[in-house]
Amino acid sequence: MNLRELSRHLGLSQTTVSRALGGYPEVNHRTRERVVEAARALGYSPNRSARRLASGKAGAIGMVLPLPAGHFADPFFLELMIGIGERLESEDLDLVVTAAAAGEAEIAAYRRLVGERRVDALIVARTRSADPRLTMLREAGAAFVALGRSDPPLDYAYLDVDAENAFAEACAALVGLGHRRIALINAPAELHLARLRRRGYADALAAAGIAADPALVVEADMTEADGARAAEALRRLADPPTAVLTANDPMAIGALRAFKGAGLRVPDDVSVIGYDDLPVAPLTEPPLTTLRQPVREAGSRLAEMVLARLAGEAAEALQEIWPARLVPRGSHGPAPARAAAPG
Amino acid sequence: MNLRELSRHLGLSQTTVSRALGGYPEVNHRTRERVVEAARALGYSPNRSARRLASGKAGAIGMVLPLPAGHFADPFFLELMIGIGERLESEDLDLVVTAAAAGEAEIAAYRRLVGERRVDALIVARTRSADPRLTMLREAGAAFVALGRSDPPLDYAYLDVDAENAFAEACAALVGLGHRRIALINAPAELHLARLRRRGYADALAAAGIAADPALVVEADMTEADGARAAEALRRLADPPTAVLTANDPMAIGALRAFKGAGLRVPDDVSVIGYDDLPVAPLTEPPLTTLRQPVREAGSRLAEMVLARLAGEAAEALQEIWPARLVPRGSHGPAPARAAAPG
DNA sequence: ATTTCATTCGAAAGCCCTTTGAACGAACGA
DNA sequence: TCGTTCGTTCAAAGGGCTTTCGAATGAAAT
Repeated sequence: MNLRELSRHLGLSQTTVSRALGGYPEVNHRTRERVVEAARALGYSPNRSARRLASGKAGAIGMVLPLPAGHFADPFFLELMIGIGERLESEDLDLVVTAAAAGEAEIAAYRRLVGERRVDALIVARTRSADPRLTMLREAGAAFVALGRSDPPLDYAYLDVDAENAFAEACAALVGLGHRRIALINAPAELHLARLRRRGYADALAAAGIAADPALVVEADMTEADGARAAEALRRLADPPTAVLTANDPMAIGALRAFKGAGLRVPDDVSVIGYDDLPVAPLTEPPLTTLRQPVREAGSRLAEMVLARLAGEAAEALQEIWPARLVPRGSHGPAPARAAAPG
Repeated sequence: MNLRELSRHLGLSQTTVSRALGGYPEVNHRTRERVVEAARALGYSPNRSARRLASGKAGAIGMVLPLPAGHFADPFFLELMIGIGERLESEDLDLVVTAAAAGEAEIAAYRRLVGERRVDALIVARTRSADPRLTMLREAGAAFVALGRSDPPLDYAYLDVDAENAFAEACAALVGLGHRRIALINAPAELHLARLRRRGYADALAAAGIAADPALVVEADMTEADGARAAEALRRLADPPTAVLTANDPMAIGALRAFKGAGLRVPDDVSVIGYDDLPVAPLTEPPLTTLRQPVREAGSRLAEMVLARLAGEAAEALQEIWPARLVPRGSHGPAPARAAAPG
């Protein structure tokens, strides 16, 4: 059943039927009812491909998933996608997902998506400070919305979480508990969120009059295994930290394991604070103190921002920063009374 | 730059250009080179929508994500999607993802996907014993491939993991360690995998001559929280289990917490075995013994099966069952010497 | 009675590609 | 030499929808 058949069946033109179904105003109330009813009865639904071609719109939003190194990717992305998908669904837009490893393949994937007009706009997650995806999309004149800012800041639409402030707060909380040697297991430097996390951390230390120790800031992939490695390295320092902030929960969980495996007690000997509030966070030993951002909601909002962009709204008017909040659980506590640390 | 412009530029017909780019044989070697070169130089790439309409193919595969109850969905789906996406990418097919809550909305989502011809085929994950999605898709004459079987078995293409055998093995291993009261925290009964898990469990008990105790089989949502609740209920039994199998890792992690929170030692007092081998599994306390299935690979294979179906292969020829293997870690061990439990 | 205008509908022109059927010269075999 | 085949190319017919432009209608305004 296609439009022609349906319109013939109704004794109307395709124009009218199309308009009646499309909700256009210039069609008589009763005619519309007849059309809608007939469409329902005959099981007509417009062919997506034809509609896309005629309207010149892809009717889809794209997203490129990063291929994770190990097995099992970061659940963060799934949560984000669900938020996005939920919102797009109600707008009758498709969410097109592609998987590609960072680098060449990734750029190629984006290029194909926009070049072949497979999507109307893109959502870019986990921005990098100098993000080749963003510059490429901008050069290609493609509409996009990002989760995360970049540096230097471009005038694109973005939603970001104020990780800077969140980390500053977490760090200040640790300072308030007497910690002086606080480490940061950060994400890879190319990610912009790493820069923000570090800045928040550094600011809080500076505000407390604590000299920054470069040895206490290490980078690692955002996985359990790498978090554990980084924590192990910190533990082996001549003057090890009494508290550790990590860029996400998987890393924190890895750190927890590394510390406990080395015989340290958490939080008595060392405090750990993560970021994400994954479902496992309350279930670790001890339950993980972490920072929580509303990922699903962010996904929905990103989808909305895409819609706004496609409706012509200016990118500058679509820039938001959301707060993250500290979820205190059992993995952080007062600084241990140190035997050493003279001066 | 579209096909007409490109062909005019080359002084060739659209037919020839289209064929040259499409890799058809009936075009002169040198002509093809000219065309390919010009397309590259002028940045031509065919319009997806037009191609779809002309070819009558959507060039996309669909998938409907279940909306999780709590925050953060099961990472299993992301891993699956990545496997699927990776394979489709190389075939130049889109993966269209929609999120919908189980029930009406879900069926509506599937219906829209096939009705509007948005996708050529669908991948259905986590089949249920009587699965309304499967019957609907079959009635609609839509091509689909499922991860998981159903009951009664339809002649659709599927890939399933032999959870039955895996659970039987895990259960037998526990019996071998002296356990007699082995519990199963199962997935909701409507999921077919729950049926398989239970069957494997029951078979192993029967083989060992152990009478099945209905009180030892409980159902729960596949989340940490519900796993914990179920474990707590089992622990309170007059004659509690000495070992627990769970339908997935999140539940196992919940069970771990519940047992430890009640002062039980794992595995000394009670053994726990999960299913999935999530990245956190090696990092729990103690490290979780679990069953592992290759999810990413399953995704890729599912994508391949879709391709085969679209190429005309019979569904009956596309039915596979993959093994899962036990990953022994520290959460299971010999049965405790029991004080009670009289003859 | 004439003009104006809002309402409602339709014919037809795309949108950009794929694919069918046919044409054309060159090479071939008889 | 003539028909045949092959290799190469093209014109044209869609595919199913949206949208522009115009026309018909009847009511309201003059």
